[in-house]
Amino acid sequence: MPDGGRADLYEQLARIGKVVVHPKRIDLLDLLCQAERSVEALAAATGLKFSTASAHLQVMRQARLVETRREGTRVYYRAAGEEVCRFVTALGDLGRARLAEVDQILRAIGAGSESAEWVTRAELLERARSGEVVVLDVRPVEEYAAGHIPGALSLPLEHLEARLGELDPGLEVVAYCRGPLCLLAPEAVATLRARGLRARCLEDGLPEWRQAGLPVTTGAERPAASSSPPSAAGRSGRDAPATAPVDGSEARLGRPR
Amino acid sequence: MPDGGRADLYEQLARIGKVVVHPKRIDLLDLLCQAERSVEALAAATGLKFSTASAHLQVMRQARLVETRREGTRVYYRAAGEEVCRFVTALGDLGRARLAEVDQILRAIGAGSESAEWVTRAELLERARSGEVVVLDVRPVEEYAAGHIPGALSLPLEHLEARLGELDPGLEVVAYCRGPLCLLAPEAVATLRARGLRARCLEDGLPEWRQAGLPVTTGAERPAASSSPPSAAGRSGRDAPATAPVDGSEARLGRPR
DNA sequence: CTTATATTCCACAGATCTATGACATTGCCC
DNA sequence: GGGCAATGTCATAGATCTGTGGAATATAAG
Repeated sequence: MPDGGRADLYEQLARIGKVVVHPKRIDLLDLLCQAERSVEALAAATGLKFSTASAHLQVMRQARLVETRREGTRVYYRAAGEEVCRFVTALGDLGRARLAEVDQILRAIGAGSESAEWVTRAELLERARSGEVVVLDVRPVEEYAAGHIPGALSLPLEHLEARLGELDPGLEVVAYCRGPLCLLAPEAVATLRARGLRARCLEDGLPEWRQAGLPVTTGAERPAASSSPPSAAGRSGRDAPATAPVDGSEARLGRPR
Repeated sequence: MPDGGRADLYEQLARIGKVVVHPKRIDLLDLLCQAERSVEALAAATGLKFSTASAHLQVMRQARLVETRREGTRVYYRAAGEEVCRFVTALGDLGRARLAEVDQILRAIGAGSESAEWVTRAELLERARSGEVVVLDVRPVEEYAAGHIPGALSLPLEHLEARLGELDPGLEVVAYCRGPLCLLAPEAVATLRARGLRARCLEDGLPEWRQAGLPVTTGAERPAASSSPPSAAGRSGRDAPATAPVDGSEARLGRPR
């Protein structure tokens, strides 16, 4: 029963805190910042049982951090707005900045804050404009479909080895994934390098790209082509703030971060 | 025992989540984003008993969100870095965006997202440059001392009525406080208006100002003068990122938000 | 060394949160 | 309407968190 005092304000905010006090809920939220998913898919992705996953999702729904959409017998959950993703990003940033353990874990898998492996967004835009690089989205196809960097090729990590031949060995690859805590892109880069290709990771992932105000394309996957920079063919989706799809050559910095 | 897997990452982040699951801890963190304080002061400000406050602070310390400094027999807590404040800001933003209750509470006290009462940072810089406005910091003096907008006058809300005479009735007042969830500035504006003065609130508070990359002055309070825009006299403090103190006329937008 | 002050540590009872399997719902299909 | 499949709800046992008063520490001043 809020009476309008300051204490009630913090009590409300604690509803949000309740969501991120449980590791699996952070995991779920992180996934939902990439793309909407059914309960089934979420349970599978996080290794939870159905009823447990559902319970967690209820907690998240009560905090209004997620919303649902029903399709037949299936319920799709999604992040309830850009602020949610921003919050998750802030949580991750804080973790990397303050918790040495986080950096350790990342470093242990080769995703640490090493060296010149990282490409900034500005640099990517620069080099994509001149067609020097191939941008590779190594996330699962659903996430690519829900939103990707204009002109990026979808090549999920799990298929990377099998489809290596589709890449032009002459071009440098810039891979990206879910964000700084995601291991997909670093792994992809390691794989590519082991094959003698030039490859680097994009700093951050798609959520940060979107949060920086840069254009995002939604729509179906197109198979990776071998050489010429593909022309973007997606449609602007619900989340994309009225930006026409542009490929690397047209991309521009929106509000710089 | 982290083994380096993805689950461990989220487990680490949940340490941070643990901090913001309790309303009082959010309250404490919010206070610490304004200025460092002793346990005693924090307990008093939040209405907690000593041992309880201390316990909460330990939780926050274990999550590395706060750090301490000892001075004699007293221990001062402070936010462990700018990322912490950014996270708290993100939490507040998320609350306002997603939880209708938060907006309701704010509105109930007149701090709602009403109308033209709000001045943007850009507008303030504009108008301060031409000397049209007085910038008023209505937070407690310790918080002013820990960091304030260059050229701002310190006039804590509790003393506002008593010191009304110190304000030049000819100038518009722009009051600011801790942030969007803080009620000090709106109350101050209400009081000033009731006295026939022109007054508005600055959007957001000092943490957001700092996060926007704008200059912050630290140092002792100088009493509110009556007319002429005072020349800033503070020292850049630990938190101020190497910005020379500037008053309104020199202030510039750093990185726009 | 003794006293006083500000914190931290500890143990415990009461409250809250979690995971899970059984059971109830909801919408689709025949 | 009956049968399925995907979710949501519930009750429960076990684990974790909270508030608190009192003991234990640490620092400063006598």
